[in-house]
Amino acid sequence: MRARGKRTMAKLLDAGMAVLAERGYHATRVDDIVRGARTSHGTFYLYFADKEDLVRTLAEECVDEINATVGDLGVVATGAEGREQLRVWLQRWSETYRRYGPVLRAWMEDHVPDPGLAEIGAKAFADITATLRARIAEAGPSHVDPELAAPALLAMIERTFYYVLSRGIPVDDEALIDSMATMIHRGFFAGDS
Amino acid sequence: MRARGKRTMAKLLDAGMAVLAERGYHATRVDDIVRGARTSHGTFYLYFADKEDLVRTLAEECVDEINATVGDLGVVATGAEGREQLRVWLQRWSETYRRYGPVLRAWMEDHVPDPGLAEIGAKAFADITATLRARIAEAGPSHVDPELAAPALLAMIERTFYYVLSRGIPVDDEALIDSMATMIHRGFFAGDS
Amino acid sequence: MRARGKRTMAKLLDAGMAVLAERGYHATRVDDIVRGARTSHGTFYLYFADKEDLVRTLAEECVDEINATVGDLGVVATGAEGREQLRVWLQRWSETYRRYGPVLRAWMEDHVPDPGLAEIGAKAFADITATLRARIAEAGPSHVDPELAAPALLAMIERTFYYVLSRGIPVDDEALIDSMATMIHRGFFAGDS
Amino acid sequence: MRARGKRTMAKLLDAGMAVLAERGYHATRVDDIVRGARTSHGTFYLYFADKEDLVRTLAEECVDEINATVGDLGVVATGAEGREQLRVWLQRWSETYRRYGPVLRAWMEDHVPDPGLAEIGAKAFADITATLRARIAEAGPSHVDPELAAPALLAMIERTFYYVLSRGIPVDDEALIDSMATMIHRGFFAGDS
DNA sequence: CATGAATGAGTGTTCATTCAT
DNA sequence: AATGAATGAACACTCATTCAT
Repeated sequence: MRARGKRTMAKLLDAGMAVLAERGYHATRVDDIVRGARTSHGTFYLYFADKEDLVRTLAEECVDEINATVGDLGVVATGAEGREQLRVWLQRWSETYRRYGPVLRAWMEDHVPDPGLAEIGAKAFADITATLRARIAEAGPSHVDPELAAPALLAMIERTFYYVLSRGIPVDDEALIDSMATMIHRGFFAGDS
Repeated sequence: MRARGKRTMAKLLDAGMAVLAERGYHATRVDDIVRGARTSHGTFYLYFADKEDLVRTLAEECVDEINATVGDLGVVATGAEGREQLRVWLQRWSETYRRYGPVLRAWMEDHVPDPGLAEIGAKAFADITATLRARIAEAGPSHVDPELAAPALLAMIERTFYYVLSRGIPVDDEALIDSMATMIHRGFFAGDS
Repeated sequence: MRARGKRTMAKLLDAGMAVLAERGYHATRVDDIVRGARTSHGTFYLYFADKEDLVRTLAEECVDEINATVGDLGVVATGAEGREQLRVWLQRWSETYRRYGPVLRAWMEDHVPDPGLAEIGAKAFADITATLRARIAEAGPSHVDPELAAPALLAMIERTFYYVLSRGIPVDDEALIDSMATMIHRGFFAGDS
Repeated sequence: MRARGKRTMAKLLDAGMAVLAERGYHATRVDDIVRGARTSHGTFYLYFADKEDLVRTLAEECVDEINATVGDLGVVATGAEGREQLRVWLQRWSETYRRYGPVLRAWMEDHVPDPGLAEIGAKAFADITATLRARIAEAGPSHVDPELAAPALLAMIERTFYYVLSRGIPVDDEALIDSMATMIHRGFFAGDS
């Protein structure tokens, strides 16, 4: 694949992302993607085996980004510094989510038509919760099971950003992240008080 | 509509629910529903204007149930009794979710094809968060904005049940609800500690 | 068939006529008819073999009426009295058409789905043109072939009323009939001038 | 759209016309059209938004043709030359009708399902009668209202050709046009005799 | 005599994918 | 490397007709 080919593929991926964001996974049409990328159907299938192949490619990119983001969270202090750590970390989440939210949601669904995509999702979910589990185990209150708290934490973070963005809740980003840091710190990390 | 008609309509609603649960909203086919209800296409359209009409009907039933469930949460105490209150309340959530989860998710999505359904969803979201907002405002920590905490709380509850059920996380129900009660109480209701 | 049955059948025929007039032949649904007659589908098929059976019944009624109307036209005088004769005759046409227009049009079409109906139409057409042919042969200009003039005359009468009624041309009935009488008399009956 | 596309579209239009002629507007199936054009359903919808879009396209073509034909009629002389003018003019009508009759009839109906098509029809009707009105006003008998005579003339011409073609009346074309020229001239244009 | 309910073949339309150039 | 064109399986929905009560 030469330079031109690379450019075309990138255009398709970008367009795919845009359509995914605007229309959602199930309403994404190959037609919209190629129109957005100013190419043809023929070209699309030159670079991707099928529609889900493109989404899969996007998903892999997304998984790397998310893993990096999640991995960023070091051991969380039980005191006030812990809250501050979470604030910084959520800041990064927010940026990642803003970019990859649509892709993320594509495989956070349970009824994903493509098994390949489902698998990526399952693996990502496992990886993310494993990291969170470890962090919670280190610092969480003793009567909370990290096994259960990890998915709950992921649930809260992912969906809150989702609601706020998609429902158009008028909110100051700073304030949102600040509040979330507090809630998360108290709920999951503050140790036994 | 006579007794037989009522029965047929109920069969269709039941089958619709089952298919929704198994395949998800976007993969739900009228064909599957009528097969499940052991009727014909013609009969389906005798009782519902279109596919979304059935989902809408289900959604309305679901909204009533959810509203009742959410309304059940009284003022949450800041102490240990508060945690117990939440446990009982989550118990009820769990039951409601087990029954109506698939419908709930159909309009918790942002890209809902049917405007009527989207509206039901938006209203339900507004109602639920309004109630939660009030409860948090009464008892939550002073440095958490109820405006933001309410959707975050809903996010956490809904998605956690969702993950646990759909991802097949092997978990004891009791333990899950217990852990969640703790996390929620500490994160959203324990007052300033 | 007892009195009640007769009444039901009449209600169905009336409703059928009304729907035919409002929606046209191809858009007439059994459902509309039974709703109009305040009966059920089951009852409909108690009195008519199928939808076309009803239209056929209506058509036969219509044919009788038309034949009577056409037969009313005696030998047309070549002079002014002829014009007056036509005026009176067209008056009757107008009344018949106002009542039976929709049915008439149902079998004046070439693509009639029901062979039975088509046959009634063909026979009616033949009967009507035969009568007109005779009248034109008696009084028409020598260089006009009655064989051709007869359908042309029918065409003009039927369609003019149709246009005027359906296109909503704002027109005084008296004036319309007067004008038509003149045109027809001059075109088809005035003899060689 | 390239050459091949143009060819395919033309094939579809031709096939559409053929089916329209054979089956009539209401019985025209997309299936018949694509079979006639030796293409697929998918291809049909590549070129036309829906079934009515094709008929609409045909109708526009037809309207142009008809308007040109009608516009061909110059001021009609009151004497014998007028009859000759009409003969030549009807000759052209006959050719146009033979080609576009089926389309013409599709919007000469009152109950046209597609509003777009109905509008084209209404406009065409208005245009045609306007032209005829002018011609009749110039040369017609003083006691005939051109406002009413114009639709009557159109009615007679259109329907006569229709009857003769569709009823399979065995007739020599020359003779038909000759007779019609006489009847029309005498009925609508001969001035006060 | 009447009816509410059920049926299923038929029809229009969409869209992922393939192909010839 | 690119593309316009073609395809057909899949799906939602309609409506004349039949049937059990």
